[in-house]
Parts: sequence; C-alpha cells; structure tokens
Amino acid sequence: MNPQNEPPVSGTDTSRAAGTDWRRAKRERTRRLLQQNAMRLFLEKGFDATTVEEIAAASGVSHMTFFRYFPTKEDAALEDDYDPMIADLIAERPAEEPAIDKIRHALTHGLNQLYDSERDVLLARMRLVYRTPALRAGTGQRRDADQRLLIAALAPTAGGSRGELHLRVVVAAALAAVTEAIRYWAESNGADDLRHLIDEAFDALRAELTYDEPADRPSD
Amino acid sequence: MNPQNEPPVSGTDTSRAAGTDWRRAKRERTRRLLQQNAMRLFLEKGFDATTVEEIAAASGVSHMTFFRYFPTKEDAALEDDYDPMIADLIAERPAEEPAIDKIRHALTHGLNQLYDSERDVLLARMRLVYRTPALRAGTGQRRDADQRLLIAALAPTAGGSRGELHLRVVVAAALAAVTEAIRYWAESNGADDLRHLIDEAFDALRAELTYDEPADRPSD
DNA sequence: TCTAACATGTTAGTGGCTAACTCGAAGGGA
DNA sequence: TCCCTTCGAGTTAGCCACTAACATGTTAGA
Repeated sequence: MNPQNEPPVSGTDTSRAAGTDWRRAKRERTRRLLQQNAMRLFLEKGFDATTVEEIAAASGVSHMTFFRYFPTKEDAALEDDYDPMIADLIAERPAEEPAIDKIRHALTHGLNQLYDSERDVLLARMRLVYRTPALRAGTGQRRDADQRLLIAALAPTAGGSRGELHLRVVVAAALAAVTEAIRYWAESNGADDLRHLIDEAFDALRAELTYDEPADRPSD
Repeated sequence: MNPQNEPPVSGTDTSRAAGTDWRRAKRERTRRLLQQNAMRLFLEKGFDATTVEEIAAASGVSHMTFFRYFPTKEDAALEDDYDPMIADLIAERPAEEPAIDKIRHALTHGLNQLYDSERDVLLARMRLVYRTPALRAGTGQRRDADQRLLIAALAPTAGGSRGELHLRVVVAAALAAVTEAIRYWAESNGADDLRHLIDEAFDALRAELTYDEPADRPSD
C-alpha cells in the first residue's frame, strides 16, 4: 500500500543505520515530510488558514499522527535542530572569555557554517513567524529553552563567581540582541547580511553600556 | 433580575461619570468583575483547569461576553494598566540620559510608587504566570507591546543619531533584565525585594559589558 | 510461530474562539 | 410620549486545535 513502509528487503542502500533502527529512519522521514508540507502550506495559505488536517492529509497520515510528531501546530513551523550545535560551539570557546562574548562568537561561528545553505529557508521562516501572531507567541517558549541551554553550557566556566541572576540576565540580553537582529533582518526582507546585523546588535549593546554618561549627546 | 443593571435612578451616589457614560462605568465594572473572578479561579484551580464558561458563570454573564472584554483567556490573567505610567515616567527623564538608564530609572521610580500596595498581587500573578506554560507564551506578546511602547517613548530623544536597530536592541536588553529580575523574584517566592533585584540585573548587564579585556578575537 | 513493542488509525470527545442573529434597554429628538 | 438608533448581551451553531481510549497491523526477537 504505502511504498515506503517495506522492511529493509535489500538493506544495503542509503540506510546508515543497521538492523533495528530502520524504524528510526522512517520516523525521521515522516517527521521531515510533515514539517515540509506544513511549511509549504503555511507559506502558501498562511498559518491560520492551514489546518492540521490538511497537513496530515498532504503527508498521507491522519491528524493524530501529526500530533505524535509535533506537540502543537506551532512546533511544525518553529522546530529546528541548531541547539546541540550551539552548545558544542560554546564549549569550544576559551574558558576565560566573558559569557556574552562566548555567546556572540559561538553564534557567529555557527551561522557562518549554515549561512550559504540555509539563508533562504531561514529567511522565509522568520518572515512567516513575524507576520503570524500565533507563531510570535511560540518563539517565547523557544527562547526559554534556548536560554536554559545556554545557561547550562556556560555555567561550568562562568557559574561560580557571579550569581545565578547575573548569568540569566547576560544570557537573556544576548538572546535579545540576536532576536532583534533576526527580526530586523526579516522585516527588511533580508536586505542586509544577518551576520553583520548580529555584530551590529552586540556592538550596540556594548556601546550603550560603556557610554560613560556625562557630556551631552549632541542632538541631530 | 440583575441588581447592577438599573439605570441611574438616583444618579448622585458613586457614579463619577455623568449622563451618557454611566455605560462606560458599567463596562469597567463588568471588566473588573470578570478579571477578578478569572484570577481567583486561576489561582484556586489552575489556569488550564479553569474554563471560560466557569469564569463567565461566576460573573453572571455568558462566555460570549467574556470574549467581548478579553480577546483571549490569557489576557484575563495578563492585562494590567501600568503602560501609560511607564511612558510618562520615561518622558520625565533628562533628555541626555542614555536610553538604558532612562528605562532603568523610570521603572525603578514607578515600581517604588506601586510596591507597597501591589506587591502581593503582583507576586501572586507572576507566580501563576511562571508555572503556567500557556501564560508564559502570552508574556512574549506583551513584551512586544512594551518594547514598542518604550521605543516610541525613547525615539524623540535618542532616535536620530543611532540606528533603529540600536534602539531596539537596547530596549530589548533592558526588558530582558527586568524580566529576569521578576522571574527570579517569583521563583524565589518574593524572598528578596524586587527593586533590589532589578538593580542587580542592570548592574550585572553593565558589569558584563564593561569588562574590558580586548585579548584576541580569534578569526577563522 | 508466538509475543512484545510500536506506529498508525478511528472515534468521540473537550474547550477556546468566532459568526449570525435576536433581544432588550438607554438615550435623544420629534 | 413615541419612535428609532445604538449598543451591550444572549443564543445558537459551528470550526478547529488537541486529547483519550481503543483497535489494528507490522516488525523484532525469542
């Protein structure tokens, strides 16, 4: 019936996993299929106008199967797999580097590796997110998860001396800078290079806080 | 039937609004009633376990009326009226003060005026928010609104010289600091003074970014 | 071949939220 | 005083995200 469901009759072709976990391979295939169809429909008709039933039907499964792969409809538009990469990149930074620079350089580094291949799809997704209120709300939850991830990655080297609140604030501010850069990028339809905007965002933060106040800011 | 629906028969008692807008007074009364019942039920039974029907019934109206006052169930738990006050306080700061200090001092100032009277209700609300995923998501939208408000309040004095992105980043970072302070406060069940935590959060941000150490920015 | 594990489907809900329509009361002018 | 507009609120019906309970077929391993 469904041509992809056959067990590994010949076994040796593209399956990088032997024996027991061709199931996992199929799961991943189904997951990708659902996500691709979801994104395609979201971009075609808008997020709200697309029902889970449609996504499931386009993927040849029932809507229950969709929810077994994605806890909410939002997740099908928001999930990505960058997180472990970022954690690794943070661990590679020199231990004595300030936390905010660790984050900055790790992100810049990771983005450099992805930019050529994923710029367009990332831009399309972000434009969708920023034009869809329901997805904007979802990004909040993801930011919480990212924050926890970064805190966990930074805690071993930066944790002791400064307090918990300190670390949380720094991570949250760094994420805020990145988020604003991405949003700016999406709103200007990718006109600038995202990496440059992220640099600008972090520079802005530093400039604002190292500005030693007195004087007068000459108004334009 | 409903004792509050009578027209102003005697007119002169508590109604501070004359003539045509006793309707507005009634609207506000209904709104407050709904919000109070909502908060009470949320705290008693949890946000998810409380249905809009229950809130409406407890307030003596139909669920449609609830949605005429609050666009979503989340809004009944999240709405407050601090925003205009913050905008005013920002406008009162000296024009040459850096944006982030404007925000910091305006917030500290405003909080000082509310702290004695509203600390407990604010704490209860925040504890509810941080234990309810659906409400956490809602805070993202509110933060967007707050960010826009602050940008609008700051743009006249800080707008021209630096870029739009700069201002957005600074405001987002400041809101991140405040948010982390509030969350920390709620998680520790109000053990510390919130105003002190907010000061600590802003200090952490400044300390992290004024930490000089040029060193090497490793390229690759 | 028997059985446990597992992916998927079916069905029947709950509940947030919306739309179309109606009702009734307030208010203003004739 | 009567009419007529306005507006808050109710009723009803429905859509859709999401869940729970149960059934079914298929693979994995003994």
